[in-house]
Amino acid sequence: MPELPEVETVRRGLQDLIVGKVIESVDFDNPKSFPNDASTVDSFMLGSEIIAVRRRAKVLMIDLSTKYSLMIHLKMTGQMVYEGASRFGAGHPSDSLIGKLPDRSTRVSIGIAGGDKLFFNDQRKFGWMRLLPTLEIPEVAFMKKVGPEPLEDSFTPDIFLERVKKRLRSSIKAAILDQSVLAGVGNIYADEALWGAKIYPGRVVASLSDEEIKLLYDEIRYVMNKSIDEGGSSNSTYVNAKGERGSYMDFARVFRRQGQPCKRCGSIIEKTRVAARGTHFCPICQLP
DNA sequence: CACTTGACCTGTCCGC
DNA sequence: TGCGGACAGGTCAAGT
Repeated sequence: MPELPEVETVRRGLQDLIVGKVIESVDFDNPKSFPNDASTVDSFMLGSEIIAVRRRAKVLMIDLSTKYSLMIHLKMTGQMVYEGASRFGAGHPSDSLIGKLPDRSTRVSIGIAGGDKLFFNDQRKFGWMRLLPTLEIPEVAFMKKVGPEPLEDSFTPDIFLERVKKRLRSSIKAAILDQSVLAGVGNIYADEALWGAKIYPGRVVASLSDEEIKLLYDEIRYVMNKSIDEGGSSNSTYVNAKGERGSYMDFARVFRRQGQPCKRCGSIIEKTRVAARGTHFCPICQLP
Protein backbone atom coordinates (compact mmCIF):
# COMPACT_ATOMS: atom_id res chain seq x y z
CA MET A 1 0.00 0.00 0.00
CA PRO A 2 2.75 2.44 -0.48
CA GLU A 3 1.00 5.29 -2.29
CA LEU A 4 2.49 8.59 -3.39
CA PRO A 5 3.24 9.93 0.13
CA GLU A 6 4.93 6.70 1.23
CA VAL A 7 7.01 6.41 -1.95
CA GLU A 8 7.98 10.08 -1.70
CA THR A 9 9.02 9.57 1.93
CA VAL A 10 11.21 6.63 0.91
CA ARG A 11 12.67 8.70 -1.94
CA ARG A 12 13.65 11.55 0.37
CA GLY A 13 15.21 9.13 2.83
CA LEU A 14 17.21 7.33 0.16
CA GLN A 15 18.29 10.62 -1.37
CA ASP A 16 19.94 11.59 1.91
CA LEU A 17 21.41 8.15 2.53
CA ILE A 18 22.73 6.74 -0.75
CA VAL A 19 23.56 9.47 -3.26
CA GLY A 20 27.31 9.43 -3.90
CA LYS A 21 27.73 5.87 -2.60
CA VAL A 22 29.28 3.08 -4.65
CA ILE A 23 27.67 -0.32 -5.19
CA GLU A 24 29.99 -3.17 -4.34
CA SER A 25 27.80 -6.28 -4.44
CA VAL A 26 24.28 -7.42 -5.32
CA ASP A 27 22.60 -10.57 -3.96
CA PHE A 28 19.32 -11.72 -5.47
CA ASP A 29 17.61 -15.00 -6.24
CA ASN A 30 13.99 -14.27 -7.05
CA PRO A 31 13.44 -13.61 -10.79
CA LYS A 32 9.99 -12.15 -10.17
CA SER A 33 11.34 -9.56 -7.74
CA PHE A 34 14.49 -8.82 -9.76
CA PRO A 35 14.46 -10.30 -13.27
CA ASN A 36 17.86 -9.09 -14.50
CA ASP A 37 20.59 -11.60 -15.33
CA ALA A 38 23.89 -11.67 -13.47
CA SER A 39 25.97 -10.41 -16.38
CA THR A 40 23.89 -7.22 -16.75
CA VAL A 41 24.12 -6.65 -13.02
CA ASP A 42 27.88 -7.20 -13.09
CA SER A 43 28.37 -4.81 -16.01
CA PHE A 44 26.09 -1.95 -14.99
CA MET A 45 25.64 -2.08 -11.21
CA LEU A 46 28.88 -3.29 -9.68
CA GLY A 47 31.31 -0.43 -9.14
CA SER A 48 28.75 2.20 -10.16
CA GLU A 49 28.06 5.37 -8.18
CA ILE A 50 24.52 6.33 -7.17
CA ILE A 51 23.75 9.66 -8.84
CA ALA A 52 20.14 10.47 -7.92
CA VAL A 53 16.92 9.07 -6.47
CA ARG A 54 13.76 10.07 -8.32
CA ARG A 55 10.04 9.31 -8.11
CA ARG A 56 7.26 9.30 -10.70
CA ALA A 57 3.80 8.23 -9.52
CA LYS A 58 4.46 5.28 -7.16
CA VAL A 59 7.68 4.31 -8.96
CA LEU A 60 11.15 4.92 -7.53
CA MET A 61 14.20 5.35 -9.77
CA ILE A 62 17.79 5.11 -8.60
CA ASP A 63 20.11 6.51 -11.27
CA LEU A 64 23.61 5.06 -11.57
CA SER A 65 26.79 6.47 -13.06
CA THR A 66 26.66 3.79 -15.79
CA LYS A 67 23.58 5.49 -17.27
CA TYR A 68 21.54 2.55 -16.02
CA SER A 69 18.82 2.93 -13.38
CA LEU A 70 17.04 0.74 -10.89
CA MET A 71 13.30 1.14 -11.42
CA ILE A 72 11.37 0.01 -8.34
CA HIS A 73 7.68 -0.54 -7.65
CA LEU A 74 6.87 -1.44 -4.03
CA LYS A 75 3.27 -2.47 -4.82
CA MET A 76 1.67 -3.52 -1.52
CA THR A 77 4.37 -4.77 0.81
CA GLY A 78 7.65 -3.61 -0.71
CA GLN A 79 10.27 -1.85 1.39
CA MET A 80 13.59 -0.15 0.62
CA VAL A 81 15.61 -0.11 3.82
CA TYR A 82 19.14 1.22 4.25
CA GLU A 83 21.40 0.05 7.02
CA GLY A 84 24.42 2.22 7.67
CA ALA A 85 27.38 1.29 9.78
CA SER A 86 25.30 2.37 12.80
CA ARG A 87 23.38 -0.87 12.49
CA PHE A 88 26.11 -2.42 14.57
CA GLY A 89 25.22 -0.08 17.43
CA ALA A 90 22.22 0.22 19.75
CA GLY A 91 19.54 2.87 20.16
CA HIS A 92 16.98 2.00 17.48
CA PRO A 93 13.26 1.91 18.32
CA SER A 94 12.10 -1.59 19.21
CA ASP A 95 9.84 -1.76 16.14
CA SER A 96 12.62 -0.69 13.79
CA LEU A 97 13.85 -3.17 11.21
CA ILE A 98 17.42 -1.96 11.63
CA GLY A 99 19.67 -4.82 12.64
CA LYS A 100 17.04 -7.44 11.73
CA LEU A 101 17.77 -7.63 8.00
CA PRO A 102 18.03 -9.54 5.81
CA ASP A 103 14.97 -11.60 6.73
CA ARG A 104 12.75 -14.02 4.81
CA SER A 105 11.09 -11.17 2.89
CA THR A 106 14.42 -9.83 1.58
CA ARG A 107 14.52 -10.19 -2.23
CA VAL A 108 17.60 -8.11 -3.07
CA SER A 109 20.58 -7.08 -0.92
CA ILE A 110 22.83 -4.35 -2.27
CA GLY A 111 26.24 -4.01 -0.66
CA ILE A 112 27.65 -0.48 -0.48
CA ALA A 113 31.38 0.27 -0.40
CA GLY A 114 32.32 0.73 3.25
CA GLY A 115 30.01 -1.98 4.57
CA ASP A 116 26.53 -0.43 4.45
CA LYS A 117 23.58 -2.34 2.95
CA LEU A 118 20.45 -1.47 1.01
CA PHE A 119 17.66 -4.07 1.19
CA PHE A 120 14.64 -4.56 -1.06
CA ASN A 121 12.12 -6.50 1.00
CA ASP A 122 8.73 -7.64 -0.25
CA GLN A 123 6.59 -10.09 1.66
CA ARG A 124 4.07 -10.74 -1.11
CA LYS A 125 6.36 -10.58 -4.15
CA PHE A 126 4.01 -8.24 -6.03
CA GLY A 127 6.67 -5.57 -6.16
CA TRP A 128 9.71 -5.55 -8.40
CA MET A 129 13.06 -3.93 -9.07
CA ARG A 130 14.52 -3.76 -12.60
CA LEU A 131 17.83 -2.60 -13.95
CA LEU A 132 17.54 -0.82 -17.30
CA PRO A 133 19.13 2.02 -19.25
CA THR A 134 18.05 5.35 -17.74
CA LEU A 135 16.88 6.59 -21.15
CA GLU A 136 14.52 3.62 -21.52
CA ILE A 137 12.48 4.42 -18.42
CA PRO A 138 10.06 6.74 -20.25
CA GLU A 139 9.38 3.93 -22.75
CA VAL A 140 8.05 1.55 -20.08
CA ALA A 141 4.32 1.07 -20.71
CA PHE A 142 3.24 2.28 -17.28
CA MET A 143 5.32 5.47 -17.54
CA LYS A 144 3.77 6.28 -20.89
CA LYS A 145 0.19 6.10 -19.69
CA VAL A 146 0.44 7.41 -16.12
CA GLY A 147 -1.33 10.70 -15.43
CA PRO A 148 -0.02 13.97 -13.95
CA GLU A 149 1.71 14.36 -10.59
CA PRO A 150 -0.97 15.73 -8.24
CA LEU A 151 1.36 17.83 -6.12
CA GLU A 152 3.04 19.71 -8.95
CA ASP A 153 2.06 23.35 -9.59
CA SER A 154 1.20 22.53 -13.18
CA PHE A 155 -1.60 20.20 -11.99
CA THR A 156 -4.54 22.60 -11.83
CA PRO A 157 -8.17 22.05 -10.75
CA ASP A 158 -9.26 22.37 -14.38
CA ILE A 159 -6.86 19.62 -15.47
CA PHE A 160 -8.21 17.36 -12.72
CA LEU A 161 -11.79 18.13 -13.76
CA GLU A 162 -11.10 17.32 -17.38
CA ARG A 163 -9.26 14.08 -16.60
CA VAL A 164 -11.75 12.77 -14.04
CA LYS A 165 -14.50 13.27 -16.59
CA LYS A 166 -12.82 10.71 -18.83
CA ARG A 167 -14.36 8.20 -16.42
CA LEU A 168 -17.92 9.60 -16.48
CA ARG A 169 -19.75 6.32 -15.91
CA SER A 170 -17.54 4.83 -13.21
CA SER A 171 -17.56 5.55 -9.51
CA ILE A 172 -15.55 8.54 -8.39
CA LYS A 173 -13.38 6.25 -6.29
CA ALA A 174 -12.51 4.06 -9.29
CA ALA A 175 -11.77 7.23 -11.28
CA ILE A 176 -9.22 8.63 -8.82
CA LEU A 177 -7.63 5.20 -8.30
CA ASP A 178 -7.04 5.06 -12.07
CA GLN A 179 -3.34 5.91 -12.45
CA SER A 180 -3.93 7.24 -15.97
CA VAL A 181 -6.30 9.90 -14.56
CA LEU A 182 -3.78 11.13 -12.02
CA ALA A 183 -0.71 9.57 -10.44
CA GLY A 184 -0.27 8.33 -6.94
CA VAL A 185 -3.71 7.87 -5.33
CA GLY A 186 -4.30 4.49 -3.71
CA ASN A 187 -6.93 3.11 -1.39
CA ILE A 188 -6.01 5.03 1.73
CA TYR A 189 -5.92 8.53 0.26
CA ALA A 190 -8.91 7.89 -2.00
CA ASP A 191 -11.06 7.24 1.09
CA GLU A 192 -9.48 10.08 3.07
CA ALA A 193 -9.92 12.65 0.29
CA LEU A 194 -13.50 11.60 -0.47
CA TRP A 195 -14.38 12.03 3.21
CA GLY A 196 -12.76 15.47 3.16
CA ALA A 197 -14.84 16.47 0.13
CA LYS A 198 -18.02 14.88 1.62
CA ILE A 199 -18.48 12.68 -1.45
CA TYR A 200 -19.75 9.09 -1.21
CA PRO A 201 -17.09 6.90 -2.92
CA GLY A 202 -19.69 5.02 -5.01
CA ARG A 203 -21.11 8.18 -6.61
CA VAL A 204 -20.97 8.00 -10.41
CA VAL A 205 -18.67 10.68 -11.83
CA ALA A 206 -21.47 12.02 -14.07
CA SER A 207 -23.54 12.83 -10.95
CA LEU A 208 -20.88 15.14 -9.49
CA SER A 209 -20.91 18.91 -9.87
CA ASP A 210 -17.78 20.75 -11.00
CA GLU A 211 -17.66 22.30 -7.52
CA GLU A 212 -17.61 18.87 -5.87
CA ILE A 213 -14.82 17.69 -8.17
CA LYS A 214 -12.75 20.80 -7.46
CA LEU A 215 -13.27 20.31 -3.74
CA LEU A 216 -11.99 16.75 -4.19
CA TYR A 217 -8.94 18.13 -5.98
CA ASP A 218 -8.14 20.25 -2.91
CA GLU A 219 -8.66 17.30 -0.56
CA ILE A 220 -6.43 14.95 -2.57
CA ARG A 221 -3.59 17.45 -2.38
CA TYR A 222 -4.30 18.15 1.27
CA VAL A 223 -4.21 14.52 2.44
CA MET A 224 -1.12 13.73 0.38
CA ASN A 225 0.82 16.73 1.68
CA LYS A 226 -0.35 15.98 5.21
CA SER A 227 0.77 12.38 4.89
CA ILE A 228 4.20 13.36 3.57
CA ASP A 229 4.51 15.59 6.64
CA GLU A 230 3.58 12.59 8.80
CA GLY A 231 6.05 10.28 7.05
CA GLY A 232 3.30 8.21 5.39
CA SER A 233 0.81 5.59 6.62
CA SER A 234 1.97 2.43 8.37
CA ASN A 235 -1.23 0.45 8.69
CA SER A 236 0.66 -2.72 7.78
CA THR A 237 4.21 -3.23 6.53
CA TYR A 238 5.22 0.22 5.28
CA VAL A 239 8.46 1.71 6.63
CA ASN A 240 10.72 4.48 5.35
CA ALA A 241 14.32 4.16 4.16
CA LYS A 242 15.53 3.96 7.76
CA GLY A 243 13.08 1.19 8.62
CA GLU A 244 10.81 3.53 10.60
CA ARG A 245 7.01 3.67 10.49
CA GLY A 246 4.93 6.70 9.43
CA SER A 247 2.27 8.37 11.56
CA TYR A 248 -0.53 9.36 9.13
CA MET A 249 -2.79 6.62 10.55
CA ASP A 250 -2.91 8.58 13.83
CA PHE A 251 -4.53 11.38 11.84
CA ALA A 252 -6.78 9.33 9.49
CA ARG A 253 -10.42 10.38 9.48
CA VAL A 254 -12.05 7.30 7.88
CA PHE A 255 -9.49 4.75 6.71
CA ARG A 256 -9.66 1.67 8.97
CA ARG A 257 -11.94 3.62 11.35
CA GLN A 258 -15.14 1.63 10.77
CA GLY A 259 -17.22 1.42 13.96
CA GLN A 260 -15.68 4.62 15.33
CA PRO A 261 -17.31 8.08 15.35
CA CYS A 262 -16.92 10.46 12.41
CA LYS A 263 -14.55 13.25 13.45
CA ARG A 264 -16.90 15.76 11.80
CA CYS A 265 -20.44 14.70 12.74
CA GLY A 266 -20.09 11.85 15.24
CA SER A 267 -21.91 9.25 13.14
CA ILE A 268 -20.43 5.77 13.08
CA ILE A 269 -18.00 5.21 10.18
CA GLU A 270 -18.98 2.31 7.95
CA LYS A 271 -17.03 -0.04 5.70
CA THR A 272 -18.30 -1.32 2.38
CA ARG A 273 -16.90 -2.31 -1.01
CA VAL A 274 -16.48 0.12 -3.90
CA ALA A 275 -14.33 -0.44 -6.99
CA ALA A 276 -13.46 -3.88 -5.56
CA ARG A 277 -11.72 -2.23 -2.59
CA GLY A 278 -12.48 -2.01 1.09
CA THR A 279 -14.08 1.43 1.38
CA HIS A 280 -14.58 3.55 4.49
CA PHE A 281 -17.07 6.42 4.68
CA CYS A 282 -19.36 8.42 6.93
CA PRO A 283 -23.00 7.55 6.16
CA ILE A 284 -24.19 11.06 7.10
CA CYS A 285 -21.43 13.30 5.68
CA GLN A 286 -21.11 11.28 2.47
CA LEU A 287 -24.59 10.55 1.16
CA PRO A 288 -24.92 8.19 -1.84
C1' DC B 1 -14.13 1.82 -26.12
C1' DA B 2 -15.47 2.12 -21.21
C1' DC B 3 -15.50 -0.23 -17.39
C1' DT B 4 -15.22 -4.29 -14.03
C1' DT B 5 -13.30 -8.44 -12.30
C1' DG B 6 -9.71 -11.90 -11.47
C1' DA B 7 -4.89 -13.08 -10.85
C1' DC B 8 -0.66 -12.44 -8.83
C1' DC B 9 1.39 -13.62 -3.54
C1' DT B 10 1.95 -14.41 1.60
C1' DG B 11 0.79 -13.32 6.29
C1' DT B 12 -2.90 -12.49 9.50
C1' DC B 13 -7.23 -12.91 11.51
C1' DC B 14 -11.74 -15.06 12.28
C1' DG B 15 -14.90 -18.81 13.02
C1' DC B 16 -15.47 -23.62 13.82
C1' DT C 1 -4.98 -26.10 19.04
C1' DG C 2 -5.36 -26.53 14.18
C1' DC C 3 -7.38 -25.45 9.80
C1' DG C 4 -9.92 -23.48 5.99
C1' DG C 5 -11.21 -19.38 4.11
C1' DA C 6 -11.66 -14.42 3.74
C1' DC C 7 -9.08 -10.44 3.42
C1' DA C 8 -5.34 -7.04 2.63
C1' DG C 9 -4.70 -3.79 -2.27
C1' DG C 10 -1.36 -1.90 -6.98
C1' DT C 11 -1.43 -3.03 -11.49
C1' DC C 12 -2.12 -5.81 -15.57
C1' DA C 13 -4.72 -9.09 -18.32
C1' DA C 14 -8.95 -10.87 -19.41
C1' DG C 15 -13.77 -10.47 -19.42
C1' DT C 16 -18.47 -8.02 -20.09
